[in-house]
Amino acid sequence: MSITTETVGANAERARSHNRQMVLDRVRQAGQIGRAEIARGSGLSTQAVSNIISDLLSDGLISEQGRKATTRGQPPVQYGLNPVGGYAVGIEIRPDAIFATVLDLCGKPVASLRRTLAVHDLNGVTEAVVAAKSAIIEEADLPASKVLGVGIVMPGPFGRTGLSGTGSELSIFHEVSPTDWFTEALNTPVVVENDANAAAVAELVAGAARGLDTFACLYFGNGLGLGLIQDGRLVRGAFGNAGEIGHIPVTSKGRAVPLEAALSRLAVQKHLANAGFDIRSSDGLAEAYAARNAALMTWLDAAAAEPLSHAITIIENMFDPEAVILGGAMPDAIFDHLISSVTLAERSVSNRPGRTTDRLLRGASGRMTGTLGAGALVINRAFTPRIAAVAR
Amino acid sequence: MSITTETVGANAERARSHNRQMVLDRVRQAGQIGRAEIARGSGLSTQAVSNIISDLLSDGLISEQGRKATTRGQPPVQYGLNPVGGYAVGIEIRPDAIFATVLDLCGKPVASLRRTLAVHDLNGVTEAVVAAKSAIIEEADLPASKVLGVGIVMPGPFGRTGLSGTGSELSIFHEVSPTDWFTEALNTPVVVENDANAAAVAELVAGAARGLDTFACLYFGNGLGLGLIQDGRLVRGAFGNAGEIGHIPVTSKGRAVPLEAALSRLAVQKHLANAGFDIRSSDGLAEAYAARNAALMTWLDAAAAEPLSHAITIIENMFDPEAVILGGAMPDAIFDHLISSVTLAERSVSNRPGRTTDRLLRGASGRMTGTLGAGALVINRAFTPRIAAVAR
DNA sequence: TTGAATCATCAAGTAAGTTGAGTTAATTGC
DNA sequence: GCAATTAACTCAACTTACTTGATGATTCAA
Repeated sequence: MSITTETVGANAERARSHNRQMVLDRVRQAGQIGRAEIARGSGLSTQAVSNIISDLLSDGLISEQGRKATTRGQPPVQYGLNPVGGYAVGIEIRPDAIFATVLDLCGKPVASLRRTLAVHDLNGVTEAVVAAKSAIIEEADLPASKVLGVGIVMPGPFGRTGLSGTGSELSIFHEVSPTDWFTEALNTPVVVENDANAAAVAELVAGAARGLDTFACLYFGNGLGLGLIQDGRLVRGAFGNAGEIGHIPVTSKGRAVPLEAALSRLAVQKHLANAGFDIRSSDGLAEAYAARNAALMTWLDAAAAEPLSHAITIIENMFDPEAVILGGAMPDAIFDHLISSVTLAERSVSNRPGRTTDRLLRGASGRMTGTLGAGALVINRAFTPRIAAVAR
Repeated sequence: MSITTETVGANAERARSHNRQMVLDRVRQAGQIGRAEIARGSGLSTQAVSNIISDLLSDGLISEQGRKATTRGQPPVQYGLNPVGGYAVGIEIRPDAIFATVLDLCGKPVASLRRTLAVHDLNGVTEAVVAAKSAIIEEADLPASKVLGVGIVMPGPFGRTGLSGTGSELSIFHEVSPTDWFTEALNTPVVVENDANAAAVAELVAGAARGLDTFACLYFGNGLGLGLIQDGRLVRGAFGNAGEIGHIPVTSKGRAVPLEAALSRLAVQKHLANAGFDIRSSDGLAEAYAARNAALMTWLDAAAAEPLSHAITIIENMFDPEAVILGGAMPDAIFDHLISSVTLAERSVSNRPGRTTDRLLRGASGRMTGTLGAGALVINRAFTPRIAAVAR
């Protein structure tokens, strides 16, 4: 059961839907933009753009935002996203709990909740997700018409793989497609991804990757994941499991271990535990870092820096991204420390003279990163043309 | 100068062009197919498909191929590609020579030539390419109207990178976009890629990857490259340099070296030279293998197997492909030996129970692989809808 | 103040897909 | 063997959504 996307024919209806999303995406990317500029960029006539803009206006997805001063000619009316025009529900399924959030059209969270997850079979999880969706929609007081869809984040990899059993993936979905299952159960458009992919999309929608369109997001969950975005779209692989970088073997202290055994939240916890510190929360790590906890500093500089450098070299040479973003369950200060201390390989396609952006960036961090990413998946889909043009 | 593809608006004309290429692609993938079936698969009406098929027929790109026996109802007229309906020119630029080939619509070579390359500046290379194009078109006796375009393969990486100077990339194109440059010079649609990407596309068009749509092609050129295809499209990265796997450091005999220092055509040549054998051609390697040359066998089993296994683990976990294909400048027998002797990692997302295809396949090999790939780029483009739908 | 430049709208025109009725050609069942 | 059934195919009218060209609006520059 590969997840291949199939090319579909274009007709008037689909063309309109495509154009609508393309226009919306250009509005988002530009912040503010006028109709003529969209027309020039998209190859549509100004008339066509005008019609679409008027549609989007009456749907409340964009708003008029004054006129732009130009050198000459009539100043163009500017349009921008209307954050309250639509909302996305994001739900993250973790072993112990369900987190839910609502994002507005600009990706800003407007509500969130947490529910412990007691029953772990298919029905139990499904009921918990359905309940979380209802609860968060009620809490945020959203009319059903403004809900764009539900994004769900769950641990990967999806399906039975050689990694099964090593992580915390939800084996209840080995036999059913989680997307189909939840689309049915929630009776709403649903997007399902693993945490790293969601985090990458979150960075794209409202994070460090705004303005980029090809980048990688190295995600610190329990293990280590990688979300890959090329031309604004997820590179998911044949079965949705691309980016399982944590399982690539690296040499650490002379022996080959999976990358995530050397570089991950669990790895640092284990290192700290060996030194007698029981630190499990992000806040705890932040405190330890602020106090320059010796064990933590050793881990950062002696244990983590080299595998991180190795990981980045792999990512850069395999993907040629505009940037690599670090995100997930680590405190900002630790990401910043890693970023400033890591040695980026000279021999890398990303080592371009005259770069204008850093090779390594810090993205969103904290325990809610995955949940926010779940919502971002929906937001992103609302801006992604179903019929996507390939230039040249 | 990133190579971002920009989403473009859909209008009637572009919709038609998209649908035409989609229909053509479905005909190619199916081998033989009827109109109703295309309509069902594409979401278009049978009438629309009928109109497009009649266009394609009158352009000579497809031909009627009888009717298919079915259970009931009128048996559908079957259509298949007409190999002589269009031709692609492929040109490979190497340090010492220019190779050119002509492929028919099915990807079968119908002509080829080799010219030594004496002058290596921008003008010299350009003139040689222009001359090679004219010569091969004349040799194959093609009417201009049947030439779909020119594919050009040249050593990567493109642009100035941290790998510059380490390989044989064409620094004359550091400042100009080779695609724009050759489009102008040849006055034809041009596609430019590195050898590994071209090889991957060649496998897709007429090789081991027919029927796959997400796979990786590990390419043995002088160094080691990787071509990545997701959903039938190249994953090129932000600057066209994705897949520079040869520069990823691996440990070989206890020290960290770039992967291609351990695993490549040059690596085996060097190993053989150290043992006193001066073998430089693919044929020479094939003979040495047939003779079970001890140095070669040692290289294969002691030196090459482990880095290859490592490379495949990286590829599988980073990309989650349907398969990894080995191709390029090695004899078939050596690829087969490597495939049968390499240990594929247990801990890999590609280690799926119930797989129906092998994880590792042999693709096209030999010295012309790159040149054929150049032509395949053009063929592939002729079948790739410019407006590509994303399912769901 | 006039002209150039640009944005914007209107109304007519057009390309291309859809729809629905009717035709053709095969198999199945009586 | 013949009618019923099924599916592919065609024709012509219809619909959608984009394009085109004329006209007007707004601003800056000479």
